[in-house]
Amino acid sequence: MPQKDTYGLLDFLPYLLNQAAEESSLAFQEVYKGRYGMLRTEWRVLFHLGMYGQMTAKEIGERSRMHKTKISRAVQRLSERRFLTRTRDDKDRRSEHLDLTSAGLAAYRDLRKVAEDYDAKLESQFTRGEVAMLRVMLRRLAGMG
Amino acid sequence: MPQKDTYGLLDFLPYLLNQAAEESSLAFQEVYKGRYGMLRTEWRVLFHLGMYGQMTAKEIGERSRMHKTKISRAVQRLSERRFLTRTRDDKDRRSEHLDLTSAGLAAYRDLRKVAEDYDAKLESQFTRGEVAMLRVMLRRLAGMG
DNA sequence: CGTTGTTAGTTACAAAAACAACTATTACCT
DNA sequence: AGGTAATAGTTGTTTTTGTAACTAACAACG
Repeated sequence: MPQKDTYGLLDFLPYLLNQAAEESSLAFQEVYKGRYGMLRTEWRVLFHLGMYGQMTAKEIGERSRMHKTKISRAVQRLSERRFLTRTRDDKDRRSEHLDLTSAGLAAYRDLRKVAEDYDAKLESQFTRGEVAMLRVMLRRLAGMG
Repeated sequence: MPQKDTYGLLDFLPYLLNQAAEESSLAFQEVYKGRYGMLRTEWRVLFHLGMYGQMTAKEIGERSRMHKTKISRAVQRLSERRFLTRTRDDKDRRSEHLDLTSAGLAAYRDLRKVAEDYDAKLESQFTRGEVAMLRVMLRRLAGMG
């Protein structure tokens, strides 16, 4: 007969992290999905290109820790929808350079603005110091410390 | 030409939360997957039953915020593998009561132990106070505040 | 009763993710 | 050079998830 124990799922950090991640991703997901029909992988690729400028799929993979097949398919869809262009590297013809089109850049700017506002809203529940500490802890947990 | 901006994905809380959640879930996932061939949904159902004793699928759904189809399938698989038994409620024959078998209970105890140790390891990177604050913040962000 | 609305749980189908195998190109090594 | 290994990216196949529609049982109201 299992007895009601004190240590619950609700104390388990991976669980808490997942719940918080899911909940906080939801509202924003509506935006990039609703406005641009994007998936999360696509939004991430877009963001990386908007942030860092021209990149290859490999570089995106290194920074984002997304699997290369995910990236490949995201790039495909973004390119079909004219959010980015792909140009082969002449020195190494295996890889290609990805650049946002003006439509891609516009989408990036729009979504980024929404992201910043959304983040501000999340942060508003806490003090500046708490948020700073949260970020540090999350980075550490994510292995990006 | 997109310029390198200061506010990056790495500051975006939903992103950070996702990364931290993914990273921190990974090692533990190996365990329930490797030892018992379970999926995360199955592990969660198992945990709920281990924690609270007999429950219906609906009750699990209320506590876990998992969609009922996920629970339905998790219950099916756990039952096939003899980790739990299902018995119809005689007063309301739509619902059924789920109970861990001894194998289920053993798996729960084993995994729970691993979970606690794992959690302790994660926590060891921080001070007690930091961890306490992290939990509070995550609960709030998860809407479980 | 009996018709209409709810609820617990399942099933079927579509979307997305995971994993493995593949192509094309470049690097290395003798 | 010539063969083997490594790398960038793609494609195919299988799992898992999400969504919607479904069945069976109950509730409530006339």
